[in-house]
Amino acid sequence: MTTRISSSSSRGRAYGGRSLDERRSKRRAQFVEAGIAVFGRDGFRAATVKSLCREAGLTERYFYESFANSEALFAEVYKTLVKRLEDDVVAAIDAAPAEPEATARAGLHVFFETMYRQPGTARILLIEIFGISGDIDRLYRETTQNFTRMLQELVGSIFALGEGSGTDARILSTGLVGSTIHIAMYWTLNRYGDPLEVVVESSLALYVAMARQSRAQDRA
Amino acid sequence: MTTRISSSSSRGRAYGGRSLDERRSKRRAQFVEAGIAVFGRDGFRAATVKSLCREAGLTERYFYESFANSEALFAEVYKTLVKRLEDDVVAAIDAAPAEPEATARAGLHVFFETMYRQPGTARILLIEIFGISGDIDRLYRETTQNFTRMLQELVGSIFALGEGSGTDARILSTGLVGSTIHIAMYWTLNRYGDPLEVVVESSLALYVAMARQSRAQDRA
DNA sequence: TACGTTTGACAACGAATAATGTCAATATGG
DNA sequence: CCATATTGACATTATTCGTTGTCAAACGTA
Repeated sequence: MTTRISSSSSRGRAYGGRSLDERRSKRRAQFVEAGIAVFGRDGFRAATVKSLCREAGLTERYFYESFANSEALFAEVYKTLVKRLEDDVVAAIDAAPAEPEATARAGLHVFFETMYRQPGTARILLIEIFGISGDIDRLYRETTQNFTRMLQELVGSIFALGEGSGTDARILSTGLVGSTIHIAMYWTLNRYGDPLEVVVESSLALYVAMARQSRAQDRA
Repeated sequence: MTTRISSSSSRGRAYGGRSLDERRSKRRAQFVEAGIAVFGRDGFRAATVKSLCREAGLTERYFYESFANSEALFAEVYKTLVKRLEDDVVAAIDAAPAEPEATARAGLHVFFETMYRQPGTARILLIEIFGISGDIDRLYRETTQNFTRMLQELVGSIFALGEGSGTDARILSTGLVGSTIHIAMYWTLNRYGDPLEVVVESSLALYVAMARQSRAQDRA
């Protein structure tokens, strides 16, 4: 232990024109981008701290400066990608005609387009997320719940899901979100062997069918 | 190398009243059961060869007698559980009234009941399966495809999915299967916080809605 | 009974990797 | 210019685990 405590002084001083906090958060961001690249390419299992550092162009010391372990970085990567996707989907929805089917189509289009254009993102969001740890499982569950809630609010009229015949609205929504996720997963694992538009329309058809079913029940 | 080749002789002789093949396949089966227990309890990542041997009551030598590595055992475990589930589902369907909705309900009931009564099985089939390796990903994709095909045949009339509006029947089926899988996953991760019957009915509602939608399209 | 087979307990070797530590080179502010 | 904060390359330590090998005891068969 040679560290000395200098009460006033130059600890945490500027470097390269940036404050300590700025440098730290820049390095942290570098690791998040490296994580997106490495986890998306090699998967979580095959990723090592060294490979993440190599990709980030930084050394282990700085990795542990920002993250307790690679699982913590993965959680951050996941949250970052979800946030970006969410922003894109919301933007597309806002730009679409204010009509339920068009809204849903616009959101689904951006979702599937992202999965297609960024296979690494697809791999992280759809596949790698599972089975890492209990904490990560919880993160997935919470994220999916948020997405389900968001869909319910945004395309509210489609989701006027009747409570008839012993069903539960939240479970129905979960099923619809699940159908979309699963179609995307299947599409990804099949190396995008179907045209984007067909995938979007097929996924959308499930929402539309459920909406009609609900309206039919309301009438009865 | 002290192994000598005795051409006629007692190599591969009986032991404990069982032939070599019988003993081998019994040991193999022990490892599969151990894998179900360990992978279901600890997950694939946390499972070691030693822990699998301890659970099986056998030593490493016999592990490598039957499997190249723990991934190979996992594949076998997965196939075994899928087969059992498939048999149970088919049996329930055969016993149900020969009417599409009742058939689908019976199948879904057995599916969700299995997930509820065997959380380890649920964990392996719904969560651990992802992100282990490219080979395992392929196994999942093929299994899901088979299940989709089976559902299409068994409840054929429900799946009279119209090809209208730019959709694809296989993708629609994938979406329906995905909704069920995802509801089960959600239910499992939420520690089975909803009543079984509500889960079954909600999952079923999506199939029913899609069927009505298809019939409506046929009429048009 | 005598021989080789089979079994199980456990040692041992090597590889990989997480996490921490060392040290010299460099940059900064006074 | 000097003291010190900062950085980066690399070493080190400790642990874990996969895989193969050793050996004695138990067993079956001729």
